[in-house]
Amino acid sequence: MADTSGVPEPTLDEQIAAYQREFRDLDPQVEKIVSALGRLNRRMNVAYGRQTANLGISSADWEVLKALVLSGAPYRMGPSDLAKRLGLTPAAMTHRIDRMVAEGLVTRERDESNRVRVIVELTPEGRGKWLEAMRMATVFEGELLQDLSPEERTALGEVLTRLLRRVEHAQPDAGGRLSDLD
Amino acid sequence: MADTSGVPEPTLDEQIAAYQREFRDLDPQVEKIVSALGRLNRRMNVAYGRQTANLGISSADWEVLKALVLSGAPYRMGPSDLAKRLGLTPAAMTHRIDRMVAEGLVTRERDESNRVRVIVELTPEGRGKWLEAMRMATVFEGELLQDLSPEERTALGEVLTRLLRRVEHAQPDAGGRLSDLD
DNA sequence: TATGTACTCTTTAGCTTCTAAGTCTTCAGA
DNA sequence: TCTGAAGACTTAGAAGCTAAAGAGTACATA
Repeated sequence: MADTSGVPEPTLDEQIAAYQREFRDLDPQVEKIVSALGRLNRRMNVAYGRQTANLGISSADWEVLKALVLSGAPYRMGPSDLAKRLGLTPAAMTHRIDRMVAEGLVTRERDESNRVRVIVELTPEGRGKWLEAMRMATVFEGELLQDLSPEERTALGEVLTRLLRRVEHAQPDAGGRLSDLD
Repeated sequence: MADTSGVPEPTLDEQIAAYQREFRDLDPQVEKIVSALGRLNRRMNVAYGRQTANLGISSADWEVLKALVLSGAPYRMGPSDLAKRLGLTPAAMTHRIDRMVAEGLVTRERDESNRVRVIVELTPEGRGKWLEAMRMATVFEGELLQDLSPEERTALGEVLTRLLRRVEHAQPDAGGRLSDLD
């Protein structure tokens, strides 16, 4: 285990001040938003990781469980669809499914109507783990947002989805400029 | 390279609707905020990763460059401080520095005043890469936020730092409940 | 001065997880 | 029936990590 003590991350404001010293053309307000977003997400992922670890599942497991649950009952997908969905090669997906079968989270069997295909199906235990993880996550999320008024929640949701739309319909090229893809 | 075509991620609203079907106790507004945060961050990280890849540096390199720049001139740190800062073991740090020395991004030399220690120092080339990456990142960030009014930017920055403060001073325990650490 | 101890970094061995490339099986169409 | 395409698995190997052992240096203390 890596030792994290002794050399603390600078606070958000310290970091922005340092950036301004090292890089002239910096809008501190933009940087504050972007850095806070990044940090907030990092902390939240640490929290989620701890919670799923307490359930004995890795974040790799979690991704697969999520994809299967989102596919809806009867919670079945083929390995290659899962691989595409998660951005893995089929080989990596094979290994990941091996592990999850051993852990009892999913089953793997041939599709009898087309024996080239394989069906990965969520077990009741896998679904239970997903439900438990969701339960813990929603408690955490509720407490995280508890100080926000209803108006603030509405406004925050609206602004974030606006930013998300913008980043989903555009990606930066080599020069760092947003360019429409469609 | 993994194939991502053909099995698209559900839209944010589709995903939340699916969550509600599978998990009763879900506040859709909370979930929308949290999911948008996660997606936004993921897309941004993809964008940053593309930009730094265009400069020929990995995200591992980027973390080290950032830590050294933030330490301020003369941009020097010891391997163990870097390791603690980045959450790596000293062994992993040794390997990472090996690579970066080979890439010309940093130098490594003994501290002559205390020959137990080693000094990792940013090269002008390493600093140039950091500056170039920052230039691209700020252009991207500016365009990302360009539709937000000054009031919206202020409000967003304020809300995000509030959430960040909350998550930094509390971490969930096994039950998913936020509990103060200090 | 000598020596034990602590500190810092590196080396070694091994693990995990990924990719690329090749193989096997099955199905569809000429 | 033959052939090609598609899906999943196997194998080989790369990358990056950890833990633990090792080597070199500094320092306190007898």
